[in-house]
Amino acid sequence: MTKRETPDIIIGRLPVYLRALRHMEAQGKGTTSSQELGEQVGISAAQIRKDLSQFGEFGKQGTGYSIAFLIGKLREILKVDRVWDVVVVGMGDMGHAIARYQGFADRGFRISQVFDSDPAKIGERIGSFVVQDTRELGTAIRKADVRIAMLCVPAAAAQQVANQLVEAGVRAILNYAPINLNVPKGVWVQYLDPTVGLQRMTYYLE
Amino acid sequence: MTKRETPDIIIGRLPVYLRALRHMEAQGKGTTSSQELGEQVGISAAQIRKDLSQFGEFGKQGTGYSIAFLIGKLREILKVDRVWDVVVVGMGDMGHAIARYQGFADRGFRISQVFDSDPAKIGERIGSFVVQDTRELGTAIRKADVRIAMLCVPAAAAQQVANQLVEAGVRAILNYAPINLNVPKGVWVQYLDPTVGLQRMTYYLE
DNA sequence: TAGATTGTTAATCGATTAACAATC
DNA sequence: TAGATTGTTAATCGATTAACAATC
Repeated sequence: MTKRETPDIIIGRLPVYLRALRHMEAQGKGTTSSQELGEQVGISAAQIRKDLSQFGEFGKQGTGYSIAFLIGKLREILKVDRVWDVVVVGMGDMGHAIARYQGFADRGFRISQVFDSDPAKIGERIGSFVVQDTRELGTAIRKADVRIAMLCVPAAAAQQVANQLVEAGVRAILNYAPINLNVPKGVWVQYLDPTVGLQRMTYYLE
Repeated sequence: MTKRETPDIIIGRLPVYLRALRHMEAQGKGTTSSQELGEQVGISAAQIRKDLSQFGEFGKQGTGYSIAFLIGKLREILKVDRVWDVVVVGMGDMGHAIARYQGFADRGFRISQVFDSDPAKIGERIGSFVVQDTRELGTAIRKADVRIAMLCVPAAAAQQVANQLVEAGVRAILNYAPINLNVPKGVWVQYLDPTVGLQRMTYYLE
């Protein structure tokens, strides 16, 4: 009798619930219902209740969910009730934009170091960071014990840099390069190729 | 007896197949198999064959698929055998990076106009574009008959700009703002919130 | 109390996989 | 021909929905 594992597909929805709940909280709301949250995120009320019930009983019959309480629970479940250090590799336009992005801070992440392999960029200041040489990646990541990286290098370099990251102990990669990465078991990758996003919509356009 | 509609989940995988196939083509390969493609993208061979069989018989027993031929078919299916004009709204760091990104050209998209509401930015050159006033959005989009937009404005402005876009005839929105958009039926949205990507992985980290 | 909404069960629906005849 | 690989069917597996007793 093994403990039933929570499906990836449920985990994938939780950050979206969390984002919507924090939005409600910022608007001064105190409670919500599976119905209301579902409308907000485009998911059925039944499914939201089912998803949450995987982790405990967070609501009250008749009144719904305390937003603050549910936010706390989701942050715990997703392990973003702490701050994760993240490194960014590749200081082209995209890496540059990410290094200066202010949206990670209150959602569980903090960029701690940024890297590039271009001698012209190494040593340069970007946001509050000094660009380090990609060759120092392994040492720097091991020393700081970082588990998460954002990959913003050109497609041609992405797999090789990913290998270095994994070798250095990184276990989660947010990949902006338009290419599939092959990584060993125990390493997670999320893809953010804008063209894939666009191509998922054109099928439905006339 | 209605024609069975192709599930969204299959459509969602096709751009990933297409990207992998073009990568193989760039490496000079002429044919591939469902087995090989599956390993490349992390999907079972059976599923790839099943997905493709929705649209026709593209392979040959014994030899597999012609890469060039399959690329052509997928481009047709996804309607990226043409070039779609895309507008970008919001010329912060992210919009800026996108406006200068060279990766759309050969994958079916062309940025045609960029917008911002900041008087300091309007009229400025970014990449090969002159930043236009967001107030002109509706007129400009209608005139150019654009169907696709990338949304790079702050979260607080995103819903309102999305409304303007839809009103002007946009039917597909690639949303970089960390917020859920409510859009009418017949309008598609894809989300690219990096924090959601990160939060989908932390659950699995110790 | 009456009304609202949860958590959960059972039923339904849909997606994935395994297997193999067909055939290049 | 022998080997490889497709397209497809049937079986399995998993996810979603509907419905409702429990209860705030």
